[in-house]
Parts: sequence; C-alpha cells; structure tokens
Amino acid sequence: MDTGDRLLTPGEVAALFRVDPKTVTRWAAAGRIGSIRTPGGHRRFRESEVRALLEGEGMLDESEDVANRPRNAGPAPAGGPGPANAGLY
Amino acid sequence: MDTGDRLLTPGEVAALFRVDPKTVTRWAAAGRIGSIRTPGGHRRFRESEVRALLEGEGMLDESEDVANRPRNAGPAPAGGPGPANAGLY
DNA sequence: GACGATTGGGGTAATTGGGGTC
DNA sequence: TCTGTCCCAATTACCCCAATCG
Repeated sequence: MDTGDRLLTPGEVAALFRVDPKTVTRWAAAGRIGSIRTPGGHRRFRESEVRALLEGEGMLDESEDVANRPRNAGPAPAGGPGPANAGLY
Repeated sequence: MDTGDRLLTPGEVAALFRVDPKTVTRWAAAGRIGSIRTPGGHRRFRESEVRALLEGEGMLDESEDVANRPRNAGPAPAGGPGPANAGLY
C-alpha cells in the first residue's frame, strides 16, 4: 500500500512529536527511528515510520517484547518501516 | 480534518489542571486520559482531549456517572476525539 | 559565490518516569 | 480512593558554534 514514503526533516518530526529537533536527532542516533542521511550528514525520516510511531496503535502485540527488552542491549535495527520502538524505559 | 491535535507536555497539562505532573502521569497510567509516548518514553497529551476534560462543564449530567464509575471495571474510554491510546506502558 | 534558515555535535540544566511512602 | 511528595535514573530542552541545505 502506499505508505507515502515522503521524507521529513528533523524539524518536521520534532513538530509532530512536540519535541526539540535535537531530540529527534538523538532518536536516530540511538536507532529508535530509521534515518536516511544526506551526503552532507543531515538526516531525513520516513513519514510512514514517523506516523507509525505517533499512532503507536498497531504494535500492541509487542508490548511484552518491549517489556523483556534490555534498554542498552538494543541492536538498533531501524532498518525499515518497522516498529523501531525499542528500549522503552 | 483539523482535530487540533496539538500535543501538550505533562507539565502543561498539570498547569492547566492545577495539579502535579505526577498526577497527570497517574491519569495516563490509569487510562483516564489518552497519551502518546515519545520513543524515549515521555508522554504527550492531545490538547483537544485535555480541553474537553477541562471544559467538561457542559455535561454536568456526568456528576452521577462519576459517582457510579466502577474503578476497576470501567474501561475508561476517556471519551476523546481521536484514538485514545489508553494506558500502555 | 553568497545568503538565510536548518541541522549537527557537545555540554549543561530542567523535566519526566517509575517506585515507594505518607 | 485520590493527591502530593520523596528517592534516583533516563530523557528532553536550551546554550554555544560550524557545516549543510535550499
């Protein structure tokens, strides 16, 4: 389906989550969200992935998985449009 | 449709209700108010939902409902415009 | 090449989360 | 039953300046 793989800028994602652009950068650095890098080093995020994180309603199945996941052991998958909601607290 | 989905921080909601941020967190944990979580685990609340709760004066009829509300049996729909992401941690 | 705006990286202060207690 | 406060740990926000984007 057309998930709309538009690329969003850190500022866009920050506005969606009501956080600081720097925080979005940290998410990407921590592997909590997939990021595409420009040749210059700036980051772009997939609109479909960001929306999935915002709604967060489709991955209730993973609640148990998240509970059993060590915070610092996250291998930071963030490879594709998947629930990169690793390491909760 | 513009549902006015601005996101508020716990501190903002706490200031609106004149309560402690911890209390707002408990509301979210109890599923009495919808909450959206950042990948980092922090909560964000929908401005529209918070306002609906604040302006709840329009439905004084609920006073009895509140008194009859079963604490452990109520699914706490948090009657809100939009997908209320009930307590999910 | 130049310009304004955004982004990245580092570091520090403030907020938030969870648990437990009164 | 509900709220406010204590602890500590993690996350987030704002400061700087240099580089990149459009």
